[in-house]
Amino acid sequence: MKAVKERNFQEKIRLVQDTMFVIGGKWKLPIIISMYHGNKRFNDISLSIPHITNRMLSKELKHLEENLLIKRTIVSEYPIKVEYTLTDYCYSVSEVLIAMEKWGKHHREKIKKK
Amino acid sequence: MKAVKERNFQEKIRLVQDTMFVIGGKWKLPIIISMYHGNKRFNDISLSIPHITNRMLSKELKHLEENLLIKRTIVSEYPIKVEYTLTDYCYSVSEVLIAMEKWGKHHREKIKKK
DNA sequence: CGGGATCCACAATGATACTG
DNA sequence: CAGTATCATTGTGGATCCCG
Repeated sequence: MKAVKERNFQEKIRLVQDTMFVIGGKWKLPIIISMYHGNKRFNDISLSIPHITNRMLSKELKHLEENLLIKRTIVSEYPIKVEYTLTDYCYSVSEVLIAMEKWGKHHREKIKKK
Repeated sequence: MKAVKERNFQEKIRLVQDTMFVIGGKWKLPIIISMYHGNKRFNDISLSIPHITNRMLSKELKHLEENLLIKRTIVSEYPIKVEYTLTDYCYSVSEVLIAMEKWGKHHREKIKKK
């Protein structure tokens, strides 16, 4: 049953890589966290995430929208006002998010002891 | 997960970014998965992960070693034989790993329905 | 066998400026 | 306000060769 075992773990690799494609990278999870905590506007999100540039935020918002995690709504035209909101689907990543926060904290403790 | 507003979510962002620094990127988790499933040798790991190059594997193994997730052991000198093993500490990422696999599977179902 | 060194090409990101 | 445009810099991938 070695072949089956082998296939299974490459399947796992694919699943993790799929996940990384959607929520990986430097900015996607920070954006989701910021929005989760109430930010809906481009500039608010931008200011809430240290060091992010408009270019990256714009790109990542598009990516997240394409992957159904957020929704873009034009609220008014003059002046233009846009709202980004998390979709219900986005809340399904919370398990990953919490695991990563937890591990980040754990890791920081580990590093301190060094 | 219900929206709970907290003022200092920037701490959360930092934690997630710390985690991403250590286990983020295209190859680190696949390497850990491969090793978790028994691969210890450079070439075995290399062959088990589709599309990875020696250069990237070499780089990432170093990074993982510096971050205490794996251990490099020289088993024999002539011919040189090296074994990479997961540290106990590395097993602490399993929660993140499992969450990501699970979400990857979930996401694939979602995509199929589209 | 387990890599490192090098060179090249290209993709991703960053800084800054600017606009409907 | 919500982004684009442009250019500079960095990161990554591929190929090849090399060495202990």
